[in-house]
Amino acid sequence: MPELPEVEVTRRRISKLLIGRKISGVVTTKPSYFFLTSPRTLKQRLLGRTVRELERHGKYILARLDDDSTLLLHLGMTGQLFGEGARSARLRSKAARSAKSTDGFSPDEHTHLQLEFTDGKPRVFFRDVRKFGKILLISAGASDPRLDKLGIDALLAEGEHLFSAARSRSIPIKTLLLDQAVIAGIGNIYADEALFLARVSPERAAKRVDAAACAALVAAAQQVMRRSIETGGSSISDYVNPDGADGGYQNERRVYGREDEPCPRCGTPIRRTVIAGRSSHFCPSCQS
DNA sequence: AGACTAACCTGAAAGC
DNA sequence: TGCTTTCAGGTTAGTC
Repeated sequence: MPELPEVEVTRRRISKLLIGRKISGVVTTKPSYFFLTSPRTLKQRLLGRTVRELERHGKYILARLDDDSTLLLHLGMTGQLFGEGARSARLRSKAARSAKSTDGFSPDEHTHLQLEFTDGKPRVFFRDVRKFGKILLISAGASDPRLDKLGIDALLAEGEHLFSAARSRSIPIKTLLLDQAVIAGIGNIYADEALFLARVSPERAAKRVDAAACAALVAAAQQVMRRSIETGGSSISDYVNPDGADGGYQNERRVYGREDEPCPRCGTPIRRTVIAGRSSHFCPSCQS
């Protein structure tokens, strides 16, 4: 469920557990569409490698390796990247929970990647129940269309990036906010929150959003995402920080998931509708 | 080109 | 209680 803030929090926390350590073992689940690079190839090419740097573009994490290849990770909807020793009820495997175990996490059938290191623990785990996440190893000098088509990272964006894409487009402005080729990193929660703060209806046609409103939207998105990073990311259903602590931003949501609750600004009940196949929440009174 | 829909998966929660 | 339906923070391939 990670959007940009959750991915950034993950990147920061996992950096310390990854950078500079030499990989001595790779354990995976069986091949599936989760693995854009096959488990067999991953094992071959990750063994002996060291992560030099961890970067992020939009919702992708990019691990730069010492042979100039890049391990691309996407958390999808339920992906969790964390180090051995993380403690969280949500992280515990079914087996551990049913045994009323108070121990930390142990790898289960959803733990698709386990990295072991020459210096011993902690191992690093990539777990993803729904398998919407992705792992891809990009060779040195190679490119990947997934990355190539990404727009500017949401934290670096300016109103103009949105406005130039919005011109003459009749699609709802929310659809454009979610388009990773325009601005990368905004997901369903923060799109709704940004639209609320900027007082723009998610249903308004993009071409009816002027330059000032586009600037307000981008600024609002950055405001809520920065705040979310500070508080450790949202954790509405099962997002878990790599160190096991749950994020706190879900308590600051103004409209997302608050259908029928009073608008924090004017008291009108928040309405829920579906835009581009995603549930959308907004105040019908103060957003237009 | 633009814009919907369906699909990829699993599990929690709500509905009956 | 237990079975069925709905919903979920994402992305992409296919179709009109």
